Amino acid sequence: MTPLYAGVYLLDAPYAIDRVYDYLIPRSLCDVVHRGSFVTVPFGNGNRKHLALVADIKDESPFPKHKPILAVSTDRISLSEQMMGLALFMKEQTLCTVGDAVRAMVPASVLTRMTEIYLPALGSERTPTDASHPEDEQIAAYIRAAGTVATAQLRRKFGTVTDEALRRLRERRIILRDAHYRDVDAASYIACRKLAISDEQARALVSGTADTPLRSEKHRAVLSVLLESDDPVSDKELCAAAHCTQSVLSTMSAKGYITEHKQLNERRPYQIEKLPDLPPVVLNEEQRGAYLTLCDFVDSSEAHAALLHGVTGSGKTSVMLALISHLLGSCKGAIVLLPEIALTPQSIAIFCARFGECVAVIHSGLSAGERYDAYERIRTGKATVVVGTRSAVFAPVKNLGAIIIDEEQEHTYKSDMSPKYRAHDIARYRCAAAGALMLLASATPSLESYHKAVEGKYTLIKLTRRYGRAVLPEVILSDMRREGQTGNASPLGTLLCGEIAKNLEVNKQSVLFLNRRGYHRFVSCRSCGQAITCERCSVAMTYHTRRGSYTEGSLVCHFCGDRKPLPKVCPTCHSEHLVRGGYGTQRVEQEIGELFPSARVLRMDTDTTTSKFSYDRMLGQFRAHEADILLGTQMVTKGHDFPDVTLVGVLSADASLYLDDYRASERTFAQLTQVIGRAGRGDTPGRAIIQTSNPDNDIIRLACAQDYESFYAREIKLRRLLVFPPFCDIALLSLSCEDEKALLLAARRLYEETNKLIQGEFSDVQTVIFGPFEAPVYRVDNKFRMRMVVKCRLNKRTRAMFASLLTTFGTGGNSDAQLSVDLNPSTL
DNA sequence: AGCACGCCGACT
DNA sequence: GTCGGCGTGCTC
Repeated sequence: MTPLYAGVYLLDAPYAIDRVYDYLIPRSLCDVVHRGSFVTVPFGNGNRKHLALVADIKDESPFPKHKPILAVSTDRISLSEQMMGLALFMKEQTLCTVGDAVRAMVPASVLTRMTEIYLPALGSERTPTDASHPEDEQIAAYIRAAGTVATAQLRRKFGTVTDEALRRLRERRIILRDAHYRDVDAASYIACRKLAISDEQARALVSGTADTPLRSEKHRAVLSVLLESDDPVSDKELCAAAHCTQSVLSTMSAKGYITEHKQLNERRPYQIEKLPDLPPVVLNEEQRGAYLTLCDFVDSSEAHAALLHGVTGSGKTSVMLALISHLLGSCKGAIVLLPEIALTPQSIAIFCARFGECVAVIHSGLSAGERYDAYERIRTGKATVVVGTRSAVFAPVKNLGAIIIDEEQEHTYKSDMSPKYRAHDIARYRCAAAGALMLLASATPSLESYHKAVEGKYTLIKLTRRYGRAVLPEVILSDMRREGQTGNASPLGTLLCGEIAKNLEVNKQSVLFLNRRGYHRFVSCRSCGQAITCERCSVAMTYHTRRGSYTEGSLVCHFCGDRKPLPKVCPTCHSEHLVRGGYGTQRVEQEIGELFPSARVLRMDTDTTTSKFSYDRMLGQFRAHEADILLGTQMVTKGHDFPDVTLVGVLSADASLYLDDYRASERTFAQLTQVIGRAGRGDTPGRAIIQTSNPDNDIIRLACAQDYESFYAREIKLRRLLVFPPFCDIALLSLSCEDEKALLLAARRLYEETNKLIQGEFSDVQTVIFGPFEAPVYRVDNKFRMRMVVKCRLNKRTRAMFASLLTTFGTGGNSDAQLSVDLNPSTL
């Protein structure tokens, strides 16, 4: 019998060596090793054990001397043919390693990393250790006593000298090195705290009336948070609410004020019972037309892609539910992707109520155990409807019929960690392989997707009517330039204040939206409302201060890196009224408190919703009308119907217009359209007040009119003119390094290397290169960062070019700067 | 990424 | 004379 060889990919290889290595398959393993198997192989000079994925089986290999495969992970899941293909597709598409791709596809508990261990060599007891290193004997004794010890534990015990000692002991064959599968901690406990003292005692301590007053303000804050809650509060939430760190909690535990409380994390936190005898989804004529078209696609069992474009409140979800019912009827499964912030108990309940046990929910908050449970339920066919965030696109649904991507323009569908994939591309691949339907849905599709629909690559299905009796809200533009002139510098304009007051009187709810997270320093003109943009990129420029001086700053384009001094007058209207900065949600919360002392306000932004629970809780509170005003960032624009909301206020429609991104208009349009759609979901018609210092702006006017087609026509023209996606692709090359000098050197080398490639081997590809320049946030996590932006058409050739750059920067470059390539990044 | 090989400076 | 610095190159 001819020997069999397996071509394998190492699962923990760096990009530079991520390719097929051939191994001999021992006769004993012939029957169990196949394409998609996970195996362990010896690799490199030290023959360290590595986990690897078998990519193909062959009866010959050009390589002269093969090492044998050590073992097959038979107890672990192997990759299906489709998933195997997907992993290789992802490597090519996103320039990740096969290992990165595989780890994105299967839960961590299925594929644990290997961990290094040491064990005593047989009969080594009498071998003398190196006398010049007395610690060696200690370490050897420790290992003998323990049997096997993880390297990490040895380092913890003996410190940094250990590595050297281990090397010497190994050379003398006193100890051996091996690798084991690390145990995955599938424990699903949440660390919580509760009061260790009585409520009365705690209250006394908080108010300062206790005999021994509590000096620390943070301690008092922690106590008052715990007093407000009947249940134990998770450490994470507690820290966020009391603005303290974990160490404060430890101190308080030690002092006996609070105690730890391990709370079992529910295995299926979103399990909701199926409602019996739920009537079938009722569709109006328009929805029914969409539904029938989609059913035809699904029944054909050929790959299709469609874009469901429906105005806000047109009932896209009903169409999806009907489609999934239809799929289940023909024994097919479906995946529904939702943006993270739309994945709430309410939205999950919609699916569970109808499909009950068939539903599996996947999101980033699952523990390792929960994730594994969900994966197994899907893999074995118990769950056929998967609802989840981005990573759910990999769910191993049996007999896949459709992948639905709701709110498809959301940038959370693009991963910003390796593998830097976009859910759409994965969905497209899987649907093509499975003969399934990819359905994108949105009221405000991304330009790229709508362009594909216009080109005929996707079937465009439109829903133009609001469902039921709901009508689009009345939209009123409030010109904020006047407010500024009359000396009213409040973020809440007169018009909006009046409406809020009216709404409070009749006991209706209001939603206020202000998209100000992080720092957004822009420069705009008070007179004409224009923000200063880069001449080459039509991207709003960002104001950067120099050496701590607020006035001595300059303007920087985050796309091309261009820099110019802050002009004295507005380049458009020559007014001298140039203003910087803005205000955030906190300031507005305070303002509302002063203006409407009796109003109950919920502030919802990344600062107040650190845990999934607090976010869900706030939404629940607002729905139950426990608050009058919901104030927040884009979280408030997503997903849920609040029937009692009759007023929507957008505090500054301009803020996102000034984002330093070429997609600023697209985002502004989408956000405004969505938030306006929040009003008047019930029977009472709604009103939306849009505050802007830019009332003539096309984007804002089109969003108010909910006129997507006109917006698209206007924006696509601009994109074509300035050559931005979808008329080109963008590669963002980022270098990061702790040593600033080395980084600058590496940046120069990257530039030279890139130029060398496009003049030599890749002279056929067309590119435009910007940079290198400093990243918008130059220093993060103690590392300096530089970037280069390359405009090009992505294809095999250009990908090969970036792959070559990644490989040369992974090895050859002795500089310790790290290169990462993000193809079509979601943000710049 | 690791790890070994290999060729030049300051030490027992 | 040797220990050890990190430049260069390979890993089936």
